[in-house]
Amino acid sequence: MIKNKVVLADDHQFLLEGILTILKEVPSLEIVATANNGFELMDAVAKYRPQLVILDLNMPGYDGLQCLQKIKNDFPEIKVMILSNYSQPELVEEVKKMKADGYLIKNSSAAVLKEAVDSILVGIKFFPAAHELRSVADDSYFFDEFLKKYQLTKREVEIIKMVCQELSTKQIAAQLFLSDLTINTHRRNIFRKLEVKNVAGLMNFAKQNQLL
Amino acid sequence: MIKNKVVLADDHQFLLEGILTILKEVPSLEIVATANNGFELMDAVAKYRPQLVILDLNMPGYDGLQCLQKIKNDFPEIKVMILSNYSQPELVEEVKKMKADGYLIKNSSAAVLKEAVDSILVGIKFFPAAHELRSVADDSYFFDEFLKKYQLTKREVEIIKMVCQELSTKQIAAQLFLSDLTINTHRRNIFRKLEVKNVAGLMNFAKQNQLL
DNA sequence: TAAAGATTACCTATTTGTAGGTATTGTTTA
DNA sequence: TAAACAATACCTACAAATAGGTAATCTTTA
Repeated sequence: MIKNKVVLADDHQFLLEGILTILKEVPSLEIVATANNGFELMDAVAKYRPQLVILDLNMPGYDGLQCLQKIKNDFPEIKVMILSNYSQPELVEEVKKMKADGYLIKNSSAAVLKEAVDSILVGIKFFPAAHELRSVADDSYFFDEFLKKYQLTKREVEIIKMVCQELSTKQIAAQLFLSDLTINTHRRNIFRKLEVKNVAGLMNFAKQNQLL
Repeated sequence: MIKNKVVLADDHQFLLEGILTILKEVPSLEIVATANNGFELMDAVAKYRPQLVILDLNMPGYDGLQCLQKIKNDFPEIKVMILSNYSQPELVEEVKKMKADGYLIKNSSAAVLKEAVDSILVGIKFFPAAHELRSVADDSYFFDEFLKKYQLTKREVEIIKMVCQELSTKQIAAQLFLSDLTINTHRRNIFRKLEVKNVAGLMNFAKQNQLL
């Protein structure tokens, strides 16, 4: 039986171990190398010419997106599955455009990982369905707890997200068909409730609470 | 031989698997439960009364810091080791204040994880030394690549970090003993080089490049 | 239905950020 | 030692964010 060669890249050792453990259970796979950064990865890819690369999107320095681009450019036959902490639809769209063969959120189950790998290796792309792409804020249970904790409203959370997506007050107003003044009010209320003084503070809050 | 009971909490399944794999190799440990969020964790803690809890700082909803506080309040004899993606000195100080017994960055090696667990279980706290607390930006190799890529200067990176830490232009100026006008110039140059329009854009850049 | 809260909207005012320009000094490097 | 770049500082101007107030609608819930 000819095994499919896999190269795994992630800068987190624990995660690497975890995926390794899961994939070792799949007899048709052989993990030929692991990499902790983009440079190591590219070396491994050139050396082993694997069938599949499993690639963390957030690596220091030479990051996942850059690796994806380079791999697909230099070795278009190699399949690439992207791993990410985030379930942002925009991000999924971006890697799709860059010819990735799959996208998996890091807190998926072992079964889903195996399914994704199998699927990609037989040539079927593996991307989460639109309804699976949701942030913590969409989880009703945690979301309610979260709203109560900070006394935030849904509208306010919506606007927090948009601010974090680099939209200005006017842009948010236009997108929601509301007056700038309304958005302004929401912003003030958000800042007061979260006790932050600027956008940086707001974004740190959003990051800590996984709103992005 | 009486094994030390361990409860492991992380919302990322892969990471959970990875740590599990590593800790299974330690004969003196028995992982009695894993949890994907704060609520599950608190249930498991109450049920098993473990010797050690390994706790992800960033979980949705009821997060790591809250769990830490509650565990140390309800069961002060239980040791808690914090896992985090970030190597921010401030964060380490905060969990120290909250009586955590250790702090481990997620991209540590298996050996360090074992060392940390051993150390904590015999009552020796495990915290990274100050010099280990550094961001990607301190890594000279990646840092140079990074600077070159975006044509940024060291001073500019310094100011990016400060902006991301919620400091205003005036505060940055005061802290660096410089004029506001100077910081203003740096800010403008940064925005121009990175092609971002606001602080939110800057922070997204910083996040993507692990400058924080 | 009455009360409470969410969402919307406006007014005013101050502060901060964004953006263009220039220029001096110091440091690095070819 | 030039040349190039980094870091500093200033001027001007406009845009946007921050911050206080009030209040009318709409929705949810007691």
